[in-house]
Amino acid sequence: MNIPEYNEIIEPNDQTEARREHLEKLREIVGNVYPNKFERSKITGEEDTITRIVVFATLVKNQHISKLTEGEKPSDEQREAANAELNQLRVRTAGRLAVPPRVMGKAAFVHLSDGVERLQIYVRKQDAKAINNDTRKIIEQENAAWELFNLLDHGDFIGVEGFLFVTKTGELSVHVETIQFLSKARFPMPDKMHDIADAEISRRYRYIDLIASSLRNKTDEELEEEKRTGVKKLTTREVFERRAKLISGMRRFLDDNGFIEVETPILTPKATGAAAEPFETYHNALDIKLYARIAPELYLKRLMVGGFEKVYELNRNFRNEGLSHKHSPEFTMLEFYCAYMDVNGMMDFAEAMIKESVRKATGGSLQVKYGESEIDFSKFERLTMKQAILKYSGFPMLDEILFESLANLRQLNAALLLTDLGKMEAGTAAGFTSATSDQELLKKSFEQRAEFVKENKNRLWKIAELFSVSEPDKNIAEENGITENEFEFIVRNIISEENDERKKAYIIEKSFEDYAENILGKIIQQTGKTIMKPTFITDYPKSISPLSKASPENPNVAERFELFICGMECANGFSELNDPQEQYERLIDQMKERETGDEEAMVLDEDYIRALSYGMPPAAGIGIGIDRLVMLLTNKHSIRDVILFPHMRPEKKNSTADDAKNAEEI
RNA sequence: GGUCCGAUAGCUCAGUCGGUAGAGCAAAUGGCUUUUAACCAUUGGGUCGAAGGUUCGAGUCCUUCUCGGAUCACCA
Repeated sequence: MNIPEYNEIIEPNDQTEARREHLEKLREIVGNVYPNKFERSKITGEEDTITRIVVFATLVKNQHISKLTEGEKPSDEQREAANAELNQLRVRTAGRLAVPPRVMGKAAFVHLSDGVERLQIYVRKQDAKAINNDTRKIIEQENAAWELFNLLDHGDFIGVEGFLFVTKTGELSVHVETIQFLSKARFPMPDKMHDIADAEISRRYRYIDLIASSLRNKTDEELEEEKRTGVKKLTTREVFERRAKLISGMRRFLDDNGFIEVETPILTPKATGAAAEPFETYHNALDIKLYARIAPELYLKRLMVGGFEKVYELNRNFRNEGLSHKHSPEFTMLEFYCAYMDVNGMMDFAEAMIKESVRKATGGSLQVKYGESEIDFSKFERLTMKQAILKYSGFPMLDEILFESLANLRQLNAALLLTDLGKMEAGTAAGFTSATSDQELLKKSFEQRAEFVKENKNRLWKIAELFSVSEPDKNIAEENGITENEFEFIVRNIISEENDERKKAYIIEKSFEDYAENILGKIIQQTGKTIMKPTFITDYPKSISPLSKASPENPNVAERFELFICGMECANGFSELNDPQEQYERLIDQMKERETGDEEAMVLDEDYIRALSYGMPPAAGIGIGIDRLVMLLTNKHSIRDVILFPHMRPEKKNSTADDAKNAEEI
């Protein structure tokens, strides 16, 4: 194994060397340069963090110094009055040097930060004493504190004791009497005026990002921008604080409503409860293959069988699939179940919960800026899938095709294949959902297809029939006016082995009805991209909702909803299927789909069927994508910006020509 | 996986037509006892992501690779 030397990790340069030398000199002055503790005072009632002192003392200061305009200094009288009171307040507090020390001959200023607030300290050569970390006593040697102070670097941790005062410019400060060295920053701090610009550094080394975001000053331009737009740009730290507030808000809401928090297995013998590729692992002692869970759903419903009427789990799920700005291989979901409730009750409940926890996260507001748009969490729309497509896709003809009859669905299917042919010839390999994010293009593409279907109704009907058998006949195709080109395209793209197995499976093995429903699912996903305001989409096709109950009104429709916000799918819920016999059959259907190529169809879990057979009350359940909700609340457009340590490809430094060659050969 | 964009000092960035590697901050040294992105003076700091190629000469042009971002496809 190649174990790097310390010097390889910290990479010596003029800056790290200077800091190392400072550390050695500090050791001579204070002894132990990494002391074990520092006790803070409690004038604020609790441990005096910098934030608490700032909040507490600012109130005192403001009693004497009325709000100053920018650049304005307090009068001598105001200052004397404030200091008369503040000087009585002795504090002991600690923090990181938020700026390089500003030394002016025989006195100096520096700001300390506790990661949230910053507090200025004033060190005067003749007043300050240093603490020896070994004896914990004041060092008698003359100017020890001043020497210590001059060995401090931007980013070091120190503890200070002294009294509060207001400077000539009106800033609250600590007049330092004793100073104690606590810890060294051996790396230079990031630019004090800029965030880490390189997204790779900020995500791979989140601690640097957090330091940079908590230590830096805002530039004048940024302050102006915030004033102008009224939107505060969150620091990295604030993003994750908001995330924590959202989660605790949700927890509290559920706890207050009688839910019990549970923990179910993360390593599971079967990866099921959702349609996704799992991560595989292996348990040596048990000698079994295990999968990281893709959803906790089936375990939570076993608990409903066991008698828990309201359960929730704040769970991390793992899906071995592609990464994108809204997909992470591990992501956090809040999943909960409520007995005797149906999908409508669940929508009401989830809406109330989301509103409440959004308020908690934002500090009261239900309106948040997201990019160019504003999300209003005070109004949740509810639309059936059909209504949503009508309203948001803007393709009235599509509606005609989709909803007139099954026959039309077949035609749509065939039409889609043929219009893809056009794309194929134009040089772009594209499938049905190849539509771009460009709404005009998307619309045009749908309209062209719809037009095409209308004009070629009879012919398409025949095409649909023709290709519903496993071995389409070229001659029959020709008789029906299908050109050789078209025939070959469809065979090549739909039937032939080397191409998309799933399409083949849909066409050959499944009924057109199911295929159409799958298309519907895809269309709603596409349509969802254009849905901005919080919207529950209901009435999903049953065939793509294997764990959900059918609607009492329509056996083909599932009592299921998905919540779309700003084009993102944020929640998925339904009336839980509790008939073990039907559940068994639905999962068997899914297994068949797996065999015919759909790798992400659901896996049958026999024990779950057994559990259901003991009886589960009628219930509704929901899974809420926490990461995505946090994205919306923090105006972040990548899921990796709301995950503290997102997964990254390992770094490969100093790759050589050989590496390049090897990579080429692979 | 496809397409496009990016990688230059510790940090943020500039680098024109292919012709000596730059600025601000940070660092070092000196000055300054209430500063506010402190200031003044001086100094040091570079594998220009990696490898190869074209050229008298490459940060700049070409090829390949690495990492990251955006976007599309797949998926929640």
